[in-house]
Amino acid sequence: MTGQAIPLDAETKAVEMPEDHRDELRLWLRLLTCTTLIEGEVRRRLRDRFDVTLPRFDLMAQLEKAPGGMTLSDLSKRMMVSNGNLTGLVERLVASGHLDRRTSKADRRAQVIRLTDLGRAEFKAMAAEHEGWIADLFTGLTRKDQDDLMRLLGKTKLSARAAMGDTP
Amino acid sequence: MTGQAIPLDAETKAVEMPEDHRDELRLWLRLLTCTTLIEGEVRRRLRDRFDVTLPRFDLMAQLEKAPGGMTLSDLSKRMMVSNGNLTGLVERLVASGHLDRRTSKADRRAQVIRLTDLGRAEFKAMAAEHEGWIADLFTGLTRKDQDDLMRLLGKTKLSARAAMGDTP
DNA sequence: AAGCAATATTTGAAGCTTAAAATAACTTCG
DNA sequence: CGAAGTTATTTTAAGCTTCAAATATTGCTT
Repeated sequence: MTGQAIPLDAETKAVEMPEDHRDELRLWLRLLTCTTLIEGEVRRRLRDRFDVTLPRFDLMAQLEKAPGGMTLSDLSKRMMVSNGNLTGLVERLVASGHLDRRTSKADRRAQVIRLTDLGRAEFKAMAAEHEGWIADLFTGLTRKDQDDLMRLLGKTKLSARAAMGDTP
Repeated sequence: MTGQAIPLDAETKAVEMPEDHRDELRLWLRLLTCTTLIEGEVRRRLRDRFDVTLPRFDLMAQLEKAPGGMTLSDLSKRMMVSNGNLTGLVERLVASGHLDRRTSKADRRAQVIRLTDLGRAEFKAMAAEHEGWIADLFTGLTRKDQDDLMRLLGKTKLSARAAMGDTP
């Protein structure tokens, strides 16, 4: 029922037949659908409720966890987006008064980014509601479901990283 | 250990304390990280190996499953992207000879999009490799892990749709 | 200390993405 | 039939995103 190969001819055909990976593909597509679905809803609510984009919210979320500020490179790694992307994102949030950018004293190449008081205040208000939205969206899962899913996603992350050659 | 509420004072504090939803938030962030990680790797490989973007690949994948073609609205719903987005995406793939676009005879508002022979041939070559990449990325999961994950993601999808008011 | 490799960031070009407004064609209901 | 509402698509403006090339600064090696 779940793509179990019928053992007919297994020995004669096994070598020449390309392996069937449709199950993994379906799993990946479902993972992607799930994420896209939730992400879209969060994006919509952030805009309707606070007139803010998801990337800006994510950026502020990172900074809120780092009171001492972060460099663009730090942010880039954490958020898994390109450096060039962050340059523009930070630029707009500095312009709107949510972020503060200054050159690091220790390393004049680096820019240290911090939340301003305004940025922190607005983020906290948004984050509180946001947390509620997420809880709502996952209401259909039992506590055990959530734990299982958490564990399996952790395993998936490790698997993916291993397959992409993570060690360097 | 996993955010189990300590039952101290549960009865007196339960009402006035705002609920704690950090576990759901962590689950969501992990889901997002997982997807972003894999998506980025797939995007990179598609570009390095075939010089194609992920959105183009996704679009062709939808069309490959619909030999009779699909309208922009169909595609828009399936791919969960805006109509305007598809207009441009299709435009570029028509220009490169991968897609064919024609006005529907039944409904002159609708555009029917199909893969050309070139498009189908190129997609098949890409899809074969792509399937292998996905399988690699999920190698660290046992068959049972995969089944469990599939089931839990299905449940998550339903939960999310329910929370966003799916019925209309 | 001079040169060279590595690191941090910015810039530029192209493409992706969305929301909202505009256009066009169909359907319905009186 | 014809007005009014609905559906399919395109257009527009703004922002996001990436990669690759350019710039600036640091650290290392001789």
